[in-house]
Amino acid sequence: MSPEDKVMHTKNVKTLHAVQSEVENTNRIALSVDCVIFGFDENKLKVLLIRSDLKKYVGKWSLLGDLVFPKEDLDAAAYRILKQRTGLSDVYLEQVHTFGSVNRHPAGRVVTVTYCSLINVQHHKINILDNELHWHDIKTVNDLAFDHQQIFDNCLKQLQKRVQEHPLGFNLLPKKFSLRDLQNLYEAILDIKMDRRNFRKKFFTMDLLIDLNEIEQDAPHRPGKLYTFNYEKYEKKQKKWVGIDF
Amino acid sequence: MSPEDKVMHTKNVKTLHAVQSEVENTNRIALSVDCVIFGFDENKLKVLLIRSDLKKYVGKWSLLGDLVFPKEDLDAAAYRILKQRTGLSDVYLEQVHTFGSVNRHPAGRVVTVTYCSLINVQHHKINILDNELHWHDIKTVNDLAFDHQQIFDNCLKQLQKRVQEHPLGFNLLPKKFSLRDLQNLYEAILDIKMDRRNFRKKFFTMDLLIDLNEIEQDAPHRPGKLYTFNYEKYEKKQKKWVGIDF
DNA sequence: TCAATAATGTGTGTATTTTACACATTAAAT
DNA sequence: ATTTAATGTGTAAAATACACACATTATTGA
Repeated sequence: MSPEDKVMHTKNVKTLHAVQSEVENTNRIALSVDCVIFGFDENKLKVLLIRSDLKKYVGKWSLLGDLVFPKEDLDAAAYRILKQRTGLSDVYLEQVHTFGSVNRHPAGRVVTVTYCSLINVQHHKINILDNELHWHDIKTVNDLAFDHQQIFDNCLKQLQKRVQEHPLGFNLLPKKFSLRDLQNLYEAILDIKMDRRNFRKKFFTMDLLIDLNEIEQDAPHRPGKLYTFNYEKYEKKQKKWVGIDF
Repeated sequence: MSPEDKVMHTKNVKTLHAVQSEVENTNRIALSVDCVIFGFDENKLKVLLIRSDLKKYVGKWSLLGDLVFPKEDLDAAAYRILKQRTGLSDVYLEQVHTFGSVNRHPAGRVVTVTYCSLINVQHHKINILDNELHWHDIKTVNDLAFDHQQIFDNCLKQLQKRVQEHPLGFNLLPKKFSLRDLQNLYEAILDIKMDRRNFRKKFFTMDLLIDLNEIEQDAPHRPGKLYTFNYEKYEKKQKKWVGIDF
């Protein structure tokens, strides 16, 4: 990749150069944040990827990452990067794991803190021209740049676990959704098939969905009723103690 | 605290000086590891604490921490620190969370990666003279130095969650233990009382305990049977899918 | 030696949750 | 109007969680 080529990828060139000047010929440790941003569209779970700038990883996809500023809180850095890359604020964002192998970054020692985020693809249009930023079906994610495959796998696993214990999934759906939408989401995230009737019963007995007395529009067949998630009620509810199980 | 006093606490003085030379008058980010090392003794959950060296936190307790070397893997740093402080290797050690508030360390910008470890107090005697290193009952842990109270609370919460999903607890017990020992451990970690009979039934139906056909010695009353954990069988067992529950 | 004591060890019934599965209802398409 | 492909509702069996009672065993001390 020539220097001229690099200039076209403004954001990442800055990042890359910053890394190199930070790290090369020093014994210091640089700190970065990588964001694994999940979305849901066409009944498929997707993740935001961009082209890697580094020669070593030319042609490979990579996660959205950037260096943490010296006087910037870690969480703030994650939100800044998410905002810079997607224009989004006010979304669920959670730290997942920190990766610090000595040789994980070819430019030198860069320890990276991983954050995971779930956003609504419909509500937030992404500029797909920038560094070929795009929604990538998680089923076809493989051979990412750096150790990003490992980071991605780790985040997906964490998402699969957390989505069962917390109402994260609703961040991926429109405000009004049908039970079919909800089930499609869970089936996509967990990569399993569920019984429609038991799934429905499960969520009804949880008693956290508000029946909007509306129905889907433009459904090819019988439309389903629309619901919204009762965050207020959920917040009040102290989560019960689970049991020993392994 | 006078400089003379500091010299007595060899390990931590080095750490502190390292932090200050790393951080002061620069815009760089230093990286450290803090270890929350849990033990179990006298039917109480304990954690290893030392005296803080910093004037700002004089008299307060703090966790075991040290800077990560520039060419040292993050996990390796955690194991090194655990080894340095306790002489231990070959124990359960897990990354928990990374804390990176700008002002969390008075000497400058230090981002710290937290690791959690569970060790057997009986099997591994700790040198309690060093920096007043000691086992501290978790019930009386409060007002730690730095943001270590937050770190500790976070680790304890994580431990309470993970101990229910994985057989971590056995690392805190001797190889041979009675069901009463096991229940005492869970009650201490989770800070709850459990029904003795249902607890027993639970672990028997899990079918992961090996009956040693031995009994406790020197029990004040009727001695219980001794068991050991069947790690081999546990490893083979693929953990089942839990359900949506929040 | 023998009762009192304080644990361990075992069982049973009930309530709750999970799982499997069947049928009626509705709207769109032809 | 009939077909089609969804949604919406119910029910029974199985598995699990929960509350609780009683017999057994070793120690202690009168």
